Amino acid sequence: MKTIKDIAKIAGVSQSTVSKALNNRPDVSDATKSRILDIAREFDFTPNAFGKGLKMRMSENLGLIFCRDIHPISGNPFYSRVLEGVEGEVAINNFNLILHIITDACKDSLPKMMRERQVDGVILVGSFEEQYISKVLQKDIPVVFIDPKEPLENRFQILIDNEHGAFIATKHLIDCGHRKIGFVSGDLTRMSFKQRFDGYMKALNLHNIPICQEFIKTGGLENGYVHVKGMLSAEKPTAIFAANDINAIYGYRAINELGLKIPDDISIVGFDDIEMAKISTPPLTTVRVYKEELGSIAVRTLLKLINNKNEKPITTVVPIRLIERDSVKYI
Amino acid sequence: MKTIKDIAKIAGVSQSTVSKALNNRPDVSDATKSRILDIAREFDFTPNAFGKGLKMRMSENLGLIFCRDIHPISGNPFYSRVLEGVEGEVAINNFNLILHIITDACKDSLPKMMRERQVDGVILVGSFEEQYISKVLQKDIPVVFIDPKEPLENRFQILIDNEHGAFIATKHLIDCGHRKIGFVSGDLTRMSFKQRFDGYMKALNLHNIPICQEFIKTGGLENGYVHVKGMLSAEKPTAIFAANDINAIYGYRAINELGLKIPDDISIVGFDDIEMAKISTPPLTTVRVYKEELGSIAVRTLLKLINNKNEKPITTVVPIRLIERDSVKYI
DNA sequence: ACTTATGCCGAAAACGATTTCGCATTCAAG
DNA sequence: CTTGAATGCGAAATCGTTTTCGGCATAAGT
Repeated sequence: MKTIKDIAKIAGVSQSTVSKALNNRPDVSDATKSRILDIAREFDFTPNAFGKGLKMRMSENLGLIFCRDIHPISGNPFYSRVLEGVEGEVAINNFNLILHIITDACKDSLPKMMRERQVDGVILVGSFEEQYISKVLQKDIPVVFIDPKEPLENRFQILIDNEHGAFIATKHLIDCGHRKIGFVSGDLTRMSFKQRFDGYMKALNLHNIPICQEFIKTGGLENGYVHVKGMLSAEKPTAIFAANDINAIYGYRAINELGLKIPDDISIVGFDDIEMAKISTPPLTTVRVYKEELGSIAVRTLLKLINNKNEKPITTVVPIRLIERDSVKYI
Repeated sequence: MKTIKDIAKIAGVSQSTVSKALNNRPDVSDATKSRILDIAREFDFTPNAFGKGLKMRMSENLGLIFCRDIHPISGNPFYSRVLEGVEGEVAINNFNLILHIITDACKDSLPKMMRERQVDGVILVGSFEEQYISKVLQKDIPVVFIDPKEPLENRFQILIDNEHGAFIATKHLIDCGHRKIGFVSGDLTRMSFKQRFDGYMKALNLHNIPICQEFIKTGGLENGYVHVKGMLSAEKPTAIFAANDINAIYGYRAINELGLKIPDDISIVGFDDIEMAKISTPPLTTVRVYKEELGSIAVRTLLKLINNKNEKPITTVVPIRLIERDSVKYI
């Protein structure tokens, strides 16, 4: 591997001049600059990242940390799209992406990249424990949150327009003539679920539809199967709004097992628009979340923060959209 | 941030001694060693990665590169599990994982981490073009391949026991009384598909079941829907072996649309055992691939190669297992 | 008592980049 | 013709480690 010194020798200049040429500094003549650049290209020279990092105190690495669910990526197709969004934006900005997944084994120590400060900033996606977050913040490395468990004060965060999404999903069911509409979700302590619940309630209230407690099943994370089974055991709703697609698809299973047909007997709307929603039978009507946007916006926000440490915290809410497929019947 | 010099000053020794203590070198007395370690712990000192990397020419970073499918992670739940396997093993060994996804935009330049040699080795997963692979190999950085497009000569690679898996899947259908068994897969130029096809043929031949060309539909990547529709238009098989779960689940859709029922009218077996297989209705009988193993074995292999550059290339084949669920009927 | 071994430690070089500052040289203006 | 500024370049310091090598004790062997 060639170093800057080698290039200097070949070009017949000092290493300072080479450095200046490569970094497009003003005090190099155009003639020598282009000569140096040619030589650098010819020998496929790229500056050593350690030397540069040591001097510049910049790693050009960004960290991405996923929370401690069982299989945060594979088990949650939502997150994998966010990951792709992050990766794409990171690559465009010529940074490296260091990925870490928190597991039980490592939940009380920070990842290597943070301990050794090998990243210029990190993105945290999902539901972290309070305690872990404060440990991350202690390190004094720029942080951006994506879809956190609870709303954060005074932090950079990217949120989903959950309430409005839930509102239009529920409203869509109402517009299709449904009045008995169930709600299925994971635990409401999670901000995302709570906000989606709020949107559901809002739509019902706006249309003067009475709330029926038997039609509201929440808790756990992916208990859609038992929730829907439970809900359909007594007086049945004609439609269900599931607060995410995974729960909706578990609901499919319950509905099928009860010998009911979607959408003829029961309409169902999901939230997130994961790949599976399109593939399932029937294809699921759902609220699309622009997951890659979540990721790419987070990266852009983080880079801005890195370049100007006293940027004021901003909360970005990314919009959603209803995707109509075949799981809702007009009655 | 404290440096090794600060620690030296506090401990009243030279920086060389601190370095030796931290790295457990012999020529430092136990007394001073433990004193230094105490101080280091107290001030939460971790050596600067750049300084260390510059001197040691070791990054403690491993690269993971995914191929150029549209959504290699989110669109392919198979890969996301491999990713988790890789991440886990990398973390255990106290390395960082740098993730990169090849897109059309960047398909003819190496990722930053390779250009700037910020990784000690890389893992390539999936179907890369010949040309790209040779560019990677040029860099002279240790490489391990997971499930490559074509068999590789003289390389470190982790493979799936495709042929045997396909064999037992097909044999399972035969054992359940099926004789008219279709085969659906993506393009056979892909080693994985070809080997699964071979296993299918082998099982049929072994049981003296004649091959029917109308029952063999291959091509594309995820054309399960059209393949199955096509296959079921004329004389119908009683069972289908799909060379991966995604195609099987697309097949579900086709079968449903034709008003047929699984498994009563048509049995179906998949391959891979992605999350969706369990959730779909009915749950899919499939061949489980130990995806996390693929990843963790790749990491261990790569680390061994890094520590001993003239290790002889090895090919590891990870075993598979038939997971019986509800998509196959005994006739 | 004199040499030889041994154990422990520190000074200094090296890794590869960037940046500051000073020294020439050139050029324009007085 | 002299002076001032502007331009182009290089020597050297710096970032934080690791490692080599030599020195100085103290211990062991004759």
